[in-house]
Amino acid sequence: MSESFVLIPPDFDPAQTLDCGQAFRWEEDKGVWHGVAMGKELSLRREGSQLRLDCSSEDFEKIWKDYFDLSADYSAIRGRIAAMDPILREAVEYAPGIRILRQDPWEAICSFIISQNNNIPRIKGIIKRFCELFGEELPSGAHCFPKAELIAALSPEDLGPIRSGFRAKYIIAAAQMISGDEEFIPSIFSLPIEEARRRLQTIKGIGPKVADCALLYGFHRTDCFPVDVWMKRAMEVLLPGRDPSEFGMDAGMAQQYIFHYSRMHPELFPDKKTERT
DNA sequence: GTCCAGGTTTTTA
DNA sequence: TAAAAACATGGA
Repeated sequence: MSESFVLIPPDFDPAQTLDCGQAFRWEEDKGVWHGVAMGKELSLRREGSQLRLDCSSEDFEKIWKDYFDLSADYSAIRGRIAAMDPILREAVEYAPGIRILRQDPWEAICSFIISQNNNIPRIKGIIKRFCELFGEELPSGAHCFPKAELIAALSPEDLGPIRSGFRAKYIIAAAQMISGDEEFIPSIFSLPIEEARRRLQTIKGIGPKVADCALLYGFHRTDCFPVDVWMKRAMEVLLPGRDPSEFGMDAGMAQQYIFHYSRMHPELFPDKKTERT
């Protein structure tokens, strides 16, 4: 029933973009990527040099073009980043199909609250249970990300089944802030970056790192450069002496290429405590 | 049993 | 003010 929309994107690889740690609800099955975002469901797959999106042209224009940031010139972005440092060139060439998604702000805030002191497989599991329990069900049986208004009315015990641990109260605090003040999200979009950061951090459970992730993935503030344990190691080993502020408006993009490159090359970080043989 | 995971808050010195 | 410890959970 839904049309199939084909586009030819030289700069969009679903595997690289959807599994590079910026979004947690996309899954691959026999080469087909499937997920729910912005209240809509989508499948996408490679067909030769093309990419097929299973959606109406209307939804493509209204939702997915924006979600996948398809109006931006990633060739130019990659060029600028590659010119900054040889290792950045390598990271960019390693996964040139990465794009920074424009995710729903509440979903990004909530997802990265869940990410704290946690690992990616478990983050995905918690978010999956969260959506199945509290998200609106679509005709296919898939679930939307839960509405903030609904979550704001819950207690931490209500979130027990999603096994989010001590993060439950933070999820609810964020939901209450967002649903209780309709100017909160718009203000984050419009405030200068330092103030936006501070405002996000007034929510209990959001510190500097979660705030930067929310700003980058949920508000497309590409001058944000979230630093987690991976990025800390990566900066020390791959870019010693460099400061993220040197990367300017491309910092967030650079961060994503470095993060993915580092995660795919753990052997570069022998000090890593998890390297147990 | 111990350590760690895309950190933050609370407690302690 | 700065450094530990605590926080839930589950896989290695």
